[in-house]
Amino acid sequence: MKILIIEDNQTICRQLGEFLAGHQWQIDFAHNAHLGVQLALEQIYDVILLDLNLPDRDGLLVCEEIKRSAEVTPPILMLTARDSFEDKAVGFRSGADDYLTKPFDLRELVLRCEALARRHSLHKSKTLTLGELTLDTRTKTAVHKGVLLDLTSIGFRILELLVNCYPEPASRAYIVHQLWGDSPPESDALKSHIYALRKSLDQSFDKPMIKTVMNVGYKLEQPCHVD
Amino acid sequence: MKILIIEDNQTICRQLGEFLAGHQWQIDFAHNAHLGVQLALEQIYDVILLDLNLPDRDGLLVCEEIKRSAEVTPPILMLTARDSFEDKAVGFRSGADDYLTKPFDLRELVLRCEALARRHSLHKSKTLTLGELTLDTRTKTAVHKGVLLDLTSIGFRILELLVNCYPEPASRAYIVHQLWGDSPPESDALKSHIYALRKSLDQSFDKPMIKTVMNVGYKLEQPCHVD
DNA sequence: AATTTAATTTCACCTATATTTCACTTTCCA
DNA sequence: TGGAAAGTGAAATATAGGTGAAATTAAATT
Repeated sequence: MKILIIEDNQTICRQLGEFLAGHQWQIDFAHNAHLGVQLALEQIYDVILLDLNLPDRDGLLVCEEIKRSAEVTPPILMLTARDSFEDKAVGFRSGADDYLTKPFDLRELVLRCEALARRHSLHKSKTLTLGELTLDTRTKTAVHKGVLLDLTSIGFRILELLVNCYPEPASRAYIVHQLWGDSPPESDALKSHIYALRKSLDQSFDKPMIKTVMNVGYKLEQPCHVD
Repeated sequence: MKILIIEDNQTICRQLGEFLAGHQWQIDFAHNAHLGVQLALEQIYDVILLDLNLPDRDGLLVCEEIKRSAEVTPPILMLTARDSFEDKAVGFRSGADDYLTKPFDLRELVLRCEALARRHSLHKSKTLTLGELTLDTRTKTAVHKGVLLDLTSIGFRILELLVNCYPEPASRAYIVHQLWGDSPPESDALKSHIYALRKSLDQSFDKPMIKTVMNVGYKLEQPCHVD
């Protein structure tokens, strides 16, 4: 889990940092709006904690800009002393996903971060099915038209992501983030993994299943199916 | 916006219903766990409000079942008087996306419902529509009269700008700035892109859709439509 | 601990497609 | 009718993605 804390108060930063780091989360800090936006746009965070009182710019504008421009829109939790209904209304209207007023229970903050970051029922069901393709997430095995596929661990995870996204394409950035989190390989390893996955998937079958969507990512396609 | 309220207290139901209905939302009620789960699984709701004290079953179990079994996992907001940290922890652990303790400000409930629905809809595609033209901004695909258009990345972005400006024309300077920012290409590349875009758009259709506005820019025109 | 095996990452080169550039033609309007 | 603005289309260039093997790392086995 990767979190960005945009907050200028050193004391609160330290306090938050210590508590959250105890949960094995990786935490980045931005002590002003400028750095906060920059980090939010160039990295993919699971949650962003945003203080509204920043030295250089209003936190509401920071929220709006991140929501507007981020490639993979991150959930934003606003942390502030402003506790009136009007303040909350403005906050949510700027795109906040949650809003916590100071002082707050750090443990509740953790709960809310987890809720925000919770991946969409990704590992809920044990088996995923798409046409003649079946994935067993427990044993990490995939069967296509009755044939057991010989997949590597990463190959299986990519396929799982693609099935979950179907029929939408999964963006490169999203796949990379899901596979490697905050420290993806230097080179474009995903390219090689897709290549290998295609080989395993399409062996001895007519239609290729993984389609490239230029400048976006990859998607699965059902053969013999007109939509 | 479609909401399911699972709550057995008639007074609260009425109160919630009246307030939320004022927001033009469509609301379904379930007075017990059984009906709640049934509705949640057979309909697609933008948000589910779940009271934890239900006559026939614990709300926590209801939450878990819905999260586990729903075709499209809906966001769930728990409403309860249980306000201790442990209660919240159990609630979130059951899969709740938000948690509000009674008594609460109805207006804040509305804000949180909107935030949940917004977050949920991120996973769906955002589409722009103009007559028989539909753009999917997430997958960067465009469909005209049921025909998938073969657009390049820049072609799609131009079309997106034009749709957003409709019925006003988008000026050349504006389009160029949106596409390339402060460092546009030396040559008048926009001219070529418009040319290519027209080819893709108008293929096999009667009326051209992109109209040139001399000395200004370009605008879209709806065919068979007199303004 | 050493060896083998497999998985993952890195890299260099190749191909397909997208974008830019440019020369030329047509259209518009004063 | 002359000049500016826009259209046309192909060539040159840039970039994204595919291919395949070698280098590296991690895992399993002896």
